[in-house]
Amino acid sequence: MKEKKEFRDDLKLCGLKNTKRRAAILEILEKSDQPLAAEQVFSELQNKGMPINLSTVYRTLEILAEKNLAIKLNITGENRTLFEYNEQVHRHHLICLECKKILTIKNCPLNGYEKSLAKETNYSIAGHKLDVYGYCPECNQKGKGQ
Amino acid sequence: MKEKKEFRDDLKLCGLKNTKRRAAILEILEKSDQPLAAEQVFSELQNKGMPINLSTVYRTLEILAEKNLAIKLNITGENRTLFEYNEQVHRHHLICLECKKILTIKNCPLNGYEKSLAKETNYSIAGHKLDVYGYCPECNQKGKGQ
DNA sequence: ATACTTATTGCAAATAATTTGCATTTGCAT
DNA sequence: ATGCAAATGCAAATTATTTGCAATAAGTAT
Repeated sequence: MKEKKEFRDDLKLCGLKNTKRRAAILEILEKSDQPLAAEQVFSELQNKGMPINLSTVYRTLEILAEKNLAIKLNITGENRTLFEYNEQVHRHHLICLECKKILTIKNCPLNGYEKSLAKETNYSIAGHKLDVYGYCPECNQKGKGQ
Repeated sequence: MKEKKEFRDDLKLCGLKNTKRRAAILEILEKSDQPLAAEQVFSELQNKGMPINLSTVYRTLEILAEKNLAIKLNITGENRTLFEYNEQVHRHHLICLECKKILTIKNCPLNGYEKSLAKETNYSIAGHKLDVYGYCPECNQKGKGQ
């Protein structure tokens, strides 16, 4: 968990003005264990009693992603764009096909692969995105998985 | 490239009626080297002089994906859902961040990883999705990459 | 071939997600 | 404090996708 002032600094460092809405959105993303859609961020703000417009949320999330403070995510089966806090650490997702819960995987099985792919395809590789799909233990127990 | 009759058979085997629109959509997906959005499939049909309604395209793509004749794709940066023909072979994508071209990668660097992840997380793993992002040789030359 | 049943399609309208223009407000450097 | 650019609110526009229902076409049995 980060301190509030850290969010301010993060914004400043990116050349963004520090506004209460932006800092609040960044904090919501950081505190969430799940990537969130604009609408979800919006209602969390409402719950906290912070008046904000949905367009502002969209615009803010977009700019946070642009500045690399957040990561934009499009997962199969979700028709909305999700955003997560950028921990600045390479990570992947394990998504439950039943309950849609997203688990973060911190170690990456692809070290070295990018280099060999670059050689093979002549592309310059910028990064990759790996999502694994399956059924979480809870949903498995309910007999819906498999 | 598949024969037209093969598309008919594929549909029948899935318990779907063989209609000219469905077979045409399946053929368009199969012929395309890129995953396509509903809108794109729609205009290809128009160009071919086949009258069709956009809702039909959406419905058809959805049902094709459900029957595993097509694969549904949500890639970062594309706000529309894309569909590609299901070659029934495991594959990944290499996406150019500049021109958005999608290259299919047929060998998978993740053999074995799913098993170890299953053990580690207690999930049952159904599959995974790996997208690699980078710049294609052409865009690199234009000096926009890197 | 004809008739029948049901899935498929068209159409128009609804919904959901996201974006935009513009007037107002706020952050921040001076 | 003052001023300017960036950020926000608001309403309206776009874009993507879905849905209800009537018309049509596919597959099956006759």
